Parts: sequence; C-alpha cells; structure tokens
Amino acid sequence: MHAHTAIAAQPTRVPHGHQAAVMAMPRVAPSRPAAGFAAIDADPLAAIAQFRVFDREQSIFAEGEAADAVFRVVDGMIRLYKLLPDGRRQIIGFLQAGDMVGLAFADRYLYSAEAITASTVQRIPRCQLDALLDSQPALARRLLSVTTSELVAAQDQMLLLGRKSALEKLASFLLALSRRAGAGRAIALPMSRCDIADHLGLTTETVSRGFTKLKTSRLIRILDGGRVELLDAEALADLADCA
Amino acid sequence: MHAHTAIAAQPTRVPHGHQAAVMAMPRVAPSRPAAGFAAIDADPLAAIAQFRVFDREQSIFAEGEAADAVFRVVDGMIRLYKLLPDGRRQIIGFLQAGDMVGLAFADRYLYSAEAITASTVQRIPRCQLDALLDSQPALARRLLSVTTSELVAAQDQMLLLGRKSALEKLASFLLALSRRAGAGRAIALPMSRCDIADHLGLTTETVSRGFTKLKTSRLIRILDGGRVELLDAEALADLADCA
DNA sequence: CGTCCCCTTGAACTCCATCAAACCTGGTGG
DNA sequence: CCACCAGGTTTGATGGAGTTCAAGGGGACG
Repeated sequence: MHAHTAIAAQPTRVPHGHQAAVMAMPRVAPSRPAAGFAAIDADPLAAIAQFRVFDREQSIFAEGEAADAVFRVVDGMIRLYKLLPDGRRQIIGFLQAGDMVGLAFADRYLYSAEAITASTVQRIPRCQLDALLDSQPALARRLLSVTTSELVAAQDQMLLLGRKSALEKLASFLLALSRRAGAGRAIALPMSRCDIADHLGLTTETVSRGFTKLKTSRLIRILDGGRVELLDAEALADLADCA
Repeated sequence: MHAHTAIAAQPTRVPHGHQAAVMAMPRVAPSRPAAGFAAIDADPLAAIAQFRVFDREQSIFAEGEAADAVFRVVDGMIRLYKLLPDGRRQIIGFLQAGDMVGLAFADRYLYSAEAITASTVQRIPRCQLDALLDSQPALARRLLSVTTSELVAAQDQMLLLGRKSALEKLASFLLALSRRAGAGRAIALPMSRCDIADHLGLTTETVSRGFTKLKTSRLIRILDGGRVELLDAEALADLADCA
C-alpha cells in the first residue's frame, strides 16, 4: 500500500526563529485544511525536526519514493499533485506555513510535492515519528485530529470537482484561500494559472477567462505581485455554493 | 446549470446546515480489501456499540446534525453525500461492512448518510469514544491509520473527478469496487445509476451509456441482481489510469 | 531591446449535459 | 395470473460549457 497525506496544522509560532508567514485562523474553515492545532507547536516534533530550504519549483519528494519522512511547512508554498500516465495532473492541495505533509503509515509517497515559491520546511524522519508516537500517546490524537481536518477539506474538494461549474470552482477557491489567509481582503496567489487549473479540474484558459469575468463583474481586483483583492466576498460566496 | 435530484423516494428530509463541522470516513480502499479492520473488531469499540438496523433508503444522519456518535457498518451499503443549495449532489463514498463513518472531532456532521440497502450498523456514542481514547491510547493510532487510508482514497477520487473522462471514471470505479470486494470477478452494485453518477461527477445517462459501451466492448457483463462481472480487468485498468 | 514564459483572448470543436421518449422490472391489485 | 403502474434504465437528438488549437500581449530578466 502506499499512502499519503496532506495535513494542515496550525502553528502560531514557529520554533528556531523562523516566522510563520500566515495565520490567525478562523476557528472552522469550511473548505480548507484548518483548525486549531497550536498545541503541536509546543510538542516534541519540533525537537527532532531538521530544517530544509527549497528553491522555487524544486521537488521535495515524488510519488512512489520511499516515504521516510514527514514534513511541516514553515514558510513558502508547496503544491501536492498526482499524475496520470499520460501527464494529466491533479493538484491535491496547496500547503502553506503550518501545514503538514507526508503523514501516513505507508512506505511510499502517494503524490509528489514541489515548492511553488522558495520554501522552508521541517523534516521529521518517519522512524523518529513512530518512536514519538509510542512514547507520547497524546500525539496520535493530535495527528488524528489534523488528518481528519484534511479529510474534510478533501471532501469539500470532491464536491467542487464533481459538481461545480468553472466559475463556481474559481469563486470557491478564492474564498477558501481567503479564509485560510485570515483577515485581509487581499490574498497571495503565488501559483500559476496552470496550477490553479490543475487544482480545480479545468484548463488554464478557462481559469483565465474566469478571472477576467470576476474582474469585469467587480468581484475581485488584481493587485501587483500576483495578489488578488476580494471586493465582494458575499457575492463570491453566493457564486461558490450555488448555481 | 442545475442538476439533480437527490430526492429519491424518501420521506427523510435532508436538512442541511451550512455549519462547519467535521467528521469523516468514506471508504473505497483503492487497493485493498478491508484489511486493517480485524484488529478493530476485537477492540473495545465493540463493547460500547449499540446495534441498529436501517431500512433501504433510510437516513442515518444528515449534514448539519449534531455529531454525537460514530458508526461502523456491519452489513449493507451506505452512501455518504454532500449537497449544494440547489440540490446538486456529490456522493463522497459508499460504505460497506467494516467501514467507519462519523469519526471526527467536531460537533456537526459534514455530510449525510443513507442506507442504500437494508443495513446494520454499530453506533458508538461520541462521548464514550472520547473516554475510550483516553484510556486506550493505542486506539488513536488505529483510528489514525484508518483515517489516513480514507484520505488516500479521497485523493484518488480527486484525481478521478478532476482529470478523468467519463469512461475512465467508470472503469476506475468498477475496479475500486472489485478490489474492495476481494477475489471474485463479480461485484455487487446495489446503488442506482444516479448514485454512481453522483459519485463520479456525471449524469445517469452518461453512466448508462458507459455501461453499455463496456458491455459491447466485452469488458464487463451484467448479471442478475444488479451484479457485474469484470471480464477483462486488465483492459479496464488500462482504461482507468490512462487515456 | 530581445527573448522567454506566462497570461489573455479568439475561434472551432467535443464531450458530456440536457431534453425527451421508449423500455424494462418489480410491485400491486383486480 | 395478468394488467397496470411507478421507478429506474436505456437510447436518441440536441445543445452548451469547457477544451483544444491558435495567436497576440506583457512583464521579468539577460
């Protein structure tokens, strides 16, 4: 079996002087990994973690490789994706500071991970994690909680992929990012249109047309630096869950 | 752009809160029969479980309701689904004997569960589960493992929904069911075409045409009692993961 | 200032949804 | 036992949302 997992944790503070680029999360984000896991920050995972830095577009691990470590994102943005033999790609999720990836009890990664921006991650060797789980039973419950949140996000994404129109998908995506990022109306979109398309089950062209439509409808505004401002979150929400 | 009719012949109203909550547990193991569940069968969960029987098409719980219990399927088949406000439905997963549902650490169910066939389930009150987790730390690890498998299945489903064609979806679905059912080449399909469609992000008509095509291509054969025989699993596998 | 890459826009096509009707099949009641 | 009905299923015809193919911007970087 293989297995894999993208997990969202929720750091409020990152050890070793690194800064969490994000956060202050609403209690329950309906369609994104999330939820309060501040507890994990204080836990022993940090003690055994090695820090690693990845360049833009650099691979962190690939589907099929031996899954010998779990990662937690400290800074930057990561994409997780699966490929079909002919190259079609589905992006499972985008990870930001605080999210975990690789949590699984299988020996191979089930998807690939690449840095979208320059990123810093903590690497936690699998064997050490296992030992930790033995000595700290409460950790398993926390990880269970984190994994469950991931699963919830995955189910929302299924609804999106299976039943929403292109524009609904785009609106849902922007809102999810916004909730995840917290307060501000402006959100960072460091990923390409192609990444977004592969996350939403669309093509770059359709994503681009969608952005144009949202712009001309005055629902969003494109800022510099690939940032987007949500001008009317309520209208976007209507668009996201409805027809 | 509307779509569906989730309403079968069923008096059970589907409320649907838009409340956030959590829970989880579909189960369509991509590559294994119900493996790791034997251990759980012997465990203390059984001690506190109440058995319940549900009729065909009966609701087990609905999205938005207080999530006060976790369930384990003993017999029958259950569908888990989410609805959009306009009625479009996405079936998150089909549960069979051994699968768990409702595992989560939130106070509301995030999707609805209905019996497809007459079903027997064990009901495990949430509060008792929590107590058990405290007294039996190893249980959390087992549940973590189960949840992780779920997540893996969910990610495969995302790839399916986002990037596969109608026929590829159908082939993948049949193979997943077959792997789950284990040995025999014949698999039970107690769910309707509409259920299958709502699971694969298609319409009943497209599912029906797909079945017809697989039949005329001699890849499957329809048996009585809604059973299907996979005549050429290899060809189906090619169809499932490729173009 | 040119090149590369991504994004945007346009036009044609395709797969699947939609609309519609015929066909089963199981259940009911005469 | 069969006629009838209601439900789901299959098949057909048509249309549309999104893909595919193609070309034209526009910003970053050398």
